[in-house]
Amino acid sequence: MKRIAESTVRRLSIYLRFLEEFEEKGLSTVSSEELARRGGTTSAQVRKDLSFFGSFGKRGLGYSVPELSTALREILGLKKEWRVVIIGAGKIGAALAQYRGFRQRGFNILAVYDTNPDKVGRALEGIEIRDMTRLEQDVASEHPEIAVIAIPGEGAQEVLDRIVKIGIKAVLNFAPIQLHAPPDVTVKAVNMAMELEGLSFALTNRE
Amino acid sequence: MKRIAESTVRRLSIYLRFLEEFEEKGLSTVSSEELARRGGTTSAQVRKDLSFFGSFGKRGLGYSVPELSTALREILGLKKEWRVVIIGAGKIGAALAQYRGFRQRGFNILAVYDTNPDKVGRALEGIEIRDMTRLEQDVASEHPEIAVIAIPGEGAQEVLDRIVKIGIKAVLNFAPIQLHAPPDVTVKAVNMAMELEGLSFALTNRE
DNA sequence: GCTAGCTTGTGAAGGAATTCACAAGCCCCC
DNA sequence: GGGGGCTTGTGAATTCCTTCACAAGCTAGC
Repeated sequence: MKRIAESTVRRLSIYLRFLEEFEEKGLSTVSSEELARRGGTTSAQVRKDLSFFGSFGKRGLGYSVPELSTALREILGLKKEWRVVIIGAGKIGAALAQYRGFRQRGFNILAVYDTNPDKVGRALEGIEIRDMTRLEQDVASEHPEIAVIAIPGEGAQEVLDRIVKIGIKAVLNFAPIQLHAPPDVTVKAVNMAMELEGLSFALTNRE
Repeated sequence: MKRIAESTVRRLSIYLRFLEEFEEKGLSTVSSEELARRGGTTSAQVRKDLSFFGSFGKRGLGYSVPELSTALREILGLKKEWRVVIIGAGKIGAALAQYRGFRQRGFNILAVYDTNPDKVGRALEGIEIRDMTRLEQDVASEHPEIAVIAIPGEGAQEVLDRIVKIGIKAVLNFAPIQLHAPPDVTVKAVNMAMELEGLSFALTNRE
């Protein structure tokens, strides 16, 4: 398959969100123009994005809302349930464990891991906090596909190395540092410090 | 000034982080090659990024660590202290209020706003939770430059409209929806659902 | 069944960002 | 003080992404 740009995947995600909204409202069709307006892009961009994966619309009419959202869920791999482990039961880890958006979209949080003995054994919204030393054996038996790193920067690379070693291929990183992983492991970073600095730059460099 | 790509600004942020690390270690110079290796890019990219803003290095030698980090802080607008308000004292808002990275980098959180009367009047790590109705008058007297939206998707556009109306020009959005703002307002989104879907896509579409 | 009016899908054009490649310049050592 | 070895800064080339523009195709109405 042709390489798909990350920006395209992001937009597919956005389109899917609107389609779900439309589904709830019971709308049956939608045009690329309408999706573009909501998503803050152009209709040509919407059509081009979709064209990488096939041809989903009807000329003169637009896209069937249920068909397109099914197709997008398929493309994005949201038909299956993904198993997720969260590393770190601090503020961010806890907020994530409680975030309902995960379950809703098919991301099933198996457990949260931490090294702090005071936290181990407790639960966050019904999700068990386990001792970090158990990570390897648990992964071997439960086979999570995705790990979320929610610990301070210092230990993060080390934890990533462990995660890579036990065969997890997808990582969402909240630690405010740049992580290095082999090319077959996908790492996405969420870094608010960086986003804030982007805002700072924008405020500073207005023409 | 020539328009600077968002990707360039992101990388500058990353370079700055490494420079600060080097400063602590007392290293005096660094090459574009070294910065590139750590930041996961190429040395040509590093030099090109910097070249938009001036010429900071010495041929044959590299960049002076303190000089370059001062220059980057200047470019990113981190010399001044930015005033920030957080909207929403839920899980994410609370985690943000307690996040030390903010203060460290010169982002001063003035207050957290919420509509829930049980929360109003309390404090999060010394930061006051105020009633949402006070937003307009407080902004008029305290002049925050940046707002962080940390509420569920439903009310977010409405809150953004209020924020825009009272003259704030930079917004960091954690609500999982696409917000629309006038072009003179910079909105950055942090959307973990989208990042997770990116991982799902990557896992699903390996060659 | 035919026409008018839309909207898709897609090559081609255009624009942006990244990488290449090398002259220019600096430092150190002899 | 001159040469060797590095490393920067930057036009040119390339690659990647977005926008344009239009033929193809569908629907609805007469």
